[in-house]
Amino acid sequence: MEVAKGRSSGARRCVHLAESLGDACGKRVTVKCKVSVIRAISPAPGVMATTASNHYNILTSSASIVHSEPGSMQQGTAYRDAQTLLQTDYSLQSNSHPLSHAHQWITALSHGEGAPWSTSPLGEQDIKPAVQTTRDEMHNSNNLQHQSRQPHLVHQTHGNHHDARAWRTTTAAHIPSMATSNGQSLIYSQPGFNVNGLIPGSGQGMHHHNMRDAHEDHHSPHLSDHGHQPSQHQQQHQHQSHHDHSDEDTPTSDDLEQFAKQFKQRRIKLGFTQADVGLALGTLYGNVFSQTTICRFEALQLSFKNMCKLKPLLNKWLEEADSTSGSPTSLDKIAAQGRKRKKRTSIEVTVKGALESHFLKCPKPAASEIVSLADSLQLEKEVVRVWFCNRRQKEKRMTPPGGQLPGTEDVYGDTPPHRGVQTPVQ
DNA sequence: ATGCATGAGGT
DNA sequence: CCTCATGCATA
Repeated sequence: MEVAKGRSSGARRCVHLAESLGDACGKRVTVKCKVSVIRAISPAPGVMATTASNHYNILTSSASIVHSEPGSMQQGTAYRDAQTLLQTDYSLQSNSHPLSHAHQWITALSHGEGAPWSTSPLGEQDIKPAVQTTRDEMHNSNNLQHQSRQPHLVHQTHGNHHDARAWRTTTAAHIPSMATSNGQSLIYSQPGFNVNGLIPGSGQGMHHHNMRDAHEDHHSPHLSDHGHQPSQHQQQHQHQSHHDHSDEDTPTSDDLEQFAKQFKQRRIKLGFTQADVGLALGTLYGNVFSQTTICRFEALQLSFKNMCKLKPLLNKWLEEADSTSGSPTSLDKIAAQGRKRKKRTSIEVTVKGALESHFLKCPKPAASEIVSLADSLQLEKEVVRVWFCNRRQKEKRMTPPGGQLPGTEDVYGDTPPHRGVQTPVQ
């Protein structure tokens, strides 16, 4: 295990936040915070770092042994059906989740060029059951649908002084022993980071035009059917400390954070690995998840919406798990299916640095731009494209990768190998 | 724990 | 081509 402590790459976030408004990319605004992006760019040496650039047919060692499907078969069909059930299931549990675009924890700056948050250009998305149900009867009861933005917490268009509670600061505050056992995520309650906490509809309601100051446009694209949601209790973290992580009620970011920690603790105590849990979810509820997902859940590295969706499932597992504590949960192994997957390209650090710097300038480069970039870096276009996609996704996760504000911190010389989270698990 | 990848839905 | 949810493979 490595040690990872503070995250320290917050600066770049700001930079890109600053540009978000004009993120049309097409007409690049060149403006980049006051933070000089010095030394971010490392002239790409032009080395083809990819391990195996373009052979999609390379079967990875482990995967191939089982059985490799030449076609497009992707998952064991067995659990598909079950998944459907699951979907239904969780729908009932977590209905109504208010802030969906809430994963805007990033919004940090409260000053600077006046571009507060990074209203990510994208906006909408429904809760699409991630399952590729073979059967299409998953009544998409988008329960976790979008926020219907609360009238009260929308403002913050300017002088926000309520920043006192960055979305995890609070929690961290009252947790005495968080440093040792698993005090991973909460450590970065950097002062002045993330001012607005998680304002649900904050910068995120806009899909087309993203002006951070605009107080959200009002209109839920297609699922504004919050008619069954009488009064949204203030799930907006005030100082109410009645967090009931019991799976009902819309979770708040605090709830999620706490649940995640608690979950992890219990899980470890019960002696399960993240992989076990993922598998158990499959056998128990029909929806299998990988170790990766469980891990990300615990580390809050999923989007807010995603967290909300998984929480009830994990919560149930938890209950089941410790009620059954002692007897070996029947953890069937679902044969891993083989699927041709492109060998993971490993991008060299220098190249990565170049990509990063480009990302700062334009997080969403046009196709043509990608091509030329790919060309100069000697990477496949697809690789570059995917890199940007992933990078953007990363910006949206709950766990804020950085903490400080621009101006005084390192301007991201090159992000250290650690992100700030690390846990002694397993 | 994470980096790169895949695919379903949307535009 | 994008966003998002996910996960194989890997560091």
